[in-house]
Amino acid sequence: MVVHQRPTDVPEHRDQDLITLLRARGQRVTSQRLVILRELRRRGRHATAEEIYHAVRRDLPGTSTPTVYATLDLLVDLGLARKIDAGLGASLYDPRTEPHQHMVCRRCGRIEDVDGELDARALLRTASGQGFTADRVELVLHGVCATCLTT
Amino acid sequence: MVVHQRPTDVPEHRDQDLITLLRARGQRVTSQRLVILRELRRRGRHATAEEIYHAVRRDLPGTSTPTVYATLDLLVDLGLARKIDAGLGASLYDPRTEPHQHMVCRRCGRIEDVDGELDARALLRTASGQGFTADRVELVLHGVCATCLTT
DNA sequence: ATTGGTGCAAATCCTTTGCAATAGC
DNA sequence: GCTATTGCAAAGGATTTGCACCAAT
Repeated sequence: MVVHQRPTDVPEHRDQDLITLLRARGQRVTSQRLVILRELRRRGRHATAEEIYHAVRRDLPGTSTPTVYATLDLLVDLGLARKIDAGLGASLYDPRTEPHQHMVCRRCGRIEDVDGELDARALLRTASGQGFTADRVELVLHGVCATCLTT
Repeated sequence: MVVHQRPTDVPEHRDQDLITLLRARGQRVTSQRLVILRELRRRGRHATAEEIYHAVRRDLPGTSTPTVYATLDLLVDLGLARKIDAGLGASLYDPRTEPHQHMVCRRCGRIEDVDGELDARALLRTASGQGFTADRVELVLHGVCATCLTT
């Protein structure tokens, strides 16, 4: 059986956005950056820096933790990933940048996506539809305060 | 000038809820627990464990960090405080248990309350009324997932 | 008198830093 | 060749652990 690959199924074709963004900033396109982004996208969901680190070291053995952290933060900065603080020890890096939020199971620690806009009422309804019983909502706004805006 | 104190202005009178809750669980009423709760309430807003630690050590010199952490988590467990992960290094412990959320200034790190229910749209409006320009909303639901519920 | 709580020191976990070596441009 | 990136080792900050002692019940 022949599997027809669409262009985006070929990893190299998916890197264009990263390459373009880096070039636009005068930053370098390195194999670490490409491999880390590919790994994050291959997984398709939030992952810890450590998970990415171990996976990437199979493709690119010498890779270090500082590089993984720096690169993941760079991807966030470029808008290719989101950083999520789910209140567990480690931060999560998510290749899905569309509006969606997260629910954390207190018992098993599993973290699942909840799609939908930021209406918390609707979000709770969706979560419940996925069988998740939420009893706590943590909402944090990030931005710039009045004082800093005028300084 | 004579200042008339209402009963709740006398620290000892505010401890009743903690004492009652501890007794109901068969847990001990210790001076550390009382002093830590009083300090959190005296401040009236979210504080880090470290801030509480330093303040408490003035009243009760020998107090240790493990005790402060354990006690703050106990207060959360008893429903007398909330634990907030604002995505900065340290967790915050908040004596305000009513529904309210937080906004974090990316520049100065200041964390302010945003009162109101969990309708994110209304919350963003309130934040904007307080001069805060929010460009990122982080919402995490905590609870129990479908799998764990049936196990 | 019991044993839950505490203090101390040390460990752990996640993340960042300093600096020399390397690899993109 | 220039200098941004990298790897290594080590530091850093927040929180937790192990264990002997103390103090609330």
